Amino acid sequence: MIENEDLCQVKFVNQSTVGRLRKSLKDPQTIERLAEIFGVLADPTRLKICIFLSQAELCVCDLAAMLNISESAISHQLRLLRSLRLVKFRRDGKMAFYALDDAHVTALIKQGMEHAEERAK
Amino acid sequence: MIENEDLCQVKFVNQSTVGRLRKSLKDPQTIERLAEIFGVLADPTRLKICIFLSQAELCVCDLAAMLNISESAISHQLRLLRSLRLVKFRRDGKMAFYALDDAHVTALIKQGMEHAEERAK
DNA sequence: ATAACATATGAGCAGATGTTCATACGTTGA
DNA sequence: TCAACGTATGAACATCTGCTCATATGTTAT
Repeated sequence: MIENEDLCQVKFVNQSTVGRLRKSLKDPQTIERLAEIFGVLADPTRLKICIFLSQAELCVCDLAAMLNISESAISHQLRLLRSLRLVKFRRDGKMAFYALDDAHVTALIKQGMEHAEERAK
Repeated sequence: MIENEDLCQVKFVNQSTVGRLRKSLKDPQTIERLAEIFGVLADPTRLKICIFLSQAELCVCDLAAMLNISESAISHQLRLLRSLRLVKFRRDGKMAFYALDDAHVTALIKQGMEHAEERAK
């Protein structure tokens, strides 16, 4: 018996299953990045921003108006999205236009929507 | 000009686009639920729990051992997953066996993994 | 130049979140 | 009946998070 200290004494789930699953888990960095992406979409404000930016290129003040939130708050969120390279942006004079730059995010939102819509809760 | 107070004066994005996007946004409850699911997967511990439970039925102590975390912490997280009806569980004597009970979550993890794995960052 | 404007950013704050610790509950075997 | 065990849960705590407010930066028009 190896590495068995923490496993409960009565074992129904066979040990090989536990060992197999343990090994199949991706490395910590990948898990971290995965959690990170989900974290981006876990905030309603940021989620809405991503939804909008997946459909059109928009400026900060448009987003602020659409979400009924301060431009500062939007700018902070966009800064986060920029740091994760999830959006691309383009300056045109005073304005800054943002758009989503990660197809996976769009796919995640679409996928998640199926879950969200089928729940009356 | 209707509902134009907050939109910036210089408009390049035409107003109809903003209006159209605004209307296309799902209702607040759906957005909330969507953000909620992503929130579940936004924590590394909970994410790993979901990954494991999508592959096998496991008890609390197995999860605790696999994730190298206290059984209490696992139990708290499982409580959350239960409240969101994302897991089903079955008692057998002293043990409690959990398994994932939402196919969408599995799909989300799979989808997200594609994003996470293609980033060296 | 300077005023108005769109955006960016740092500090600070309130609320949310995840873990630990102590303890309780229900089951099993002696 | 009682001790050991697996699990559950409430409270407390430290950390994280998202917003606001004040202020800064860069651009445009006068």
